[in-house]
Amino acid sequence: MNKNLNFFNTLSNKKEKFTPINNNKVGMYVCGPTVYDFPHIGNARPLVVFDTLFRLLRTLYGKNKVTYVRNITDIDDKIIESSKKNKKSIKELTETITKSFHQDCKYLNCLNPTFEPKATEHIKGMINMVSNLLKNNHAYENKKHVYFSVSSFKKYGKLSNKNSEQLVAGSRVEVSKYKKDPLDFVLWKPSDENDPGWDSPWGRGRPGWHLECSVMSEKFLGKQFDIHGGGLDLVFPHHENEIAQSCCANKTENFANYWLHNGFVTFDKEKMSKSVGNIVTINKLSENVNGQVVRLALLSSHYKQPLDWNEQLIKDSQNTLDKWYEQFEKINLEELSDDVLKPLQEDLNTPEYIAKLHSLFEDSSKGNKSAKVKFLSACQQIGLLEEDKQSWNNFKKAKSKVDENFINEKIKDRNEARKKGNYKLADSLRKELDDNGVIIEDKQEKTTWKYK
RNA sequence: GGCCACGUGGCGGAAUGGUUACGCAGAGGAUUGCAAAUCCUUCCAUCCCAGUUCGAUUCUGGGCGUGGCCUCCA
Repeated sequence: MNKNLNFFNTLSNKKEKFTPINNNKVGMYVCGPTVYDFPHIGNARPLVVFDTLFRLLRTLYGKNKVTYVRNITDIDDKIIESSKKNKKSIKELTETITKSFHQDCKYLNCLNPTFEPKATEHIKGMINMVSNLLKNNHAYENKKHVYFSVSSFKKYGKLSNKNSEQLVAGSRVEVSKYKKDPLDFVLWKPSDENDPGWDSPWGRGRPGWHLECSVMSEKFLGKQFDIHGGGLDLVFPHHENEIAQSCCANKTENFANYWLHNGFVTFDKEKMSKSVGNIVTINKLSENVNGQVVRLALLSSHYKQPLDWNEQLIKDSQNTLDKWYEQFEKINLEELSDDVLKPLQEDLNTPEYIAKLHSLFEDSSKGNKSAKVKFLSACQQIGLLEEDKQSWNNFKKAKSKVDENFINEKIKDRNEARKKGNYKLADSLRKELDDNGVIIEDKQEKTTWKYK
């Protein structure tokens, strides 16, 4: 198996050959959720995309050679706001959302990351990093706030391809009276008495956003590592600030070598936003749509492209999987050929890979056992058809109003009517079943049925 | 205003300096009491204008259009 991999790197704005720091293992950090509200379909995309990348890296480098870190940010102003608004304690809120998030991950069939650190468990590390930045003259303290001094870091703006003048010209940067420069961002800020806070050399307070990722990536992956992923919207300022903090605190030239960013999900061609009310949460979706369907839908376009979430997409994905599940069998997986894996190795080209799955399905449905093994192994490579056929059907069954006895009765009645030539009655019985989400198929010797 | 991405058939969506995937939908056929499913066959596309080239959808320049970022956001 060749390990050739190419990624589009946001840092260079072009596709590059992937070379890990250590040639037989890989470290990857992906920005996880801030647990202030239920994760939605837009949050699901990076989960599935980077899970697919994680699976690919494990295939190429070996299961134990890939370290995947995905954080949970459980201290942030948004959490404090949400807690106040919903009159829930911080603890209750963050625990509820974290639990829901974990259910979502399972629903989407994402593997557990190697580490899933929480920000609140690394406050000490954050304080150390802030101290380091102060010591290195990359930060300054003012009235219990500590700010990062952007002008002290020459490479600032490299990732997002911005320069300081442009940013200031935008002039929508929040200007705090305690900042020396409008571009500076907060590393530590004081907390009100009733808000979460930790003792620090600068008084009781809490970390600024961005800091947790710098600290936790260092702890689990080192000062420099291979891949950093997240949504496109995190490029600026979040990832830009992470780079600045980490490089300055650690005195390193680089932070992550490859930056991968996924595109947005729109909803019926519209931007998702709370005010429009078109946010689909994953847990809401899970009531009606199988997680496999969501996963396939999310992988149906290239991760960097925008993806529109709509009924048609769900329907198409569902139909495809219905078809594919006809080939389902419990099998021993086999190693995939270079030819099959190639699309994934070219910047995780999942649409091309899925096209290949269609062709493998074709071979499988008219071929022998070995073609089937190949098809199923290829599906499972990207986390599809891992759920068995039974539970695939059970999901649909659970949504149906009618049970098997009812269905079998109707089929029996219908077949009797057919025998007598009473096709009008037979058709109305079929229609009745169809209205209840059951499709009938007359095969040579018997009538089979399935849930829609 | 600055920066970036994108514009492929009816829809979704890849790739490519020469023969343009794949899925859905459509058409025709086999099969069927009729359907469904399946199988076979089949139609349909590279935003516009220049340039480079023997040849561009692909490269370059310009135009038009769409979206994103510059502020919390996956």
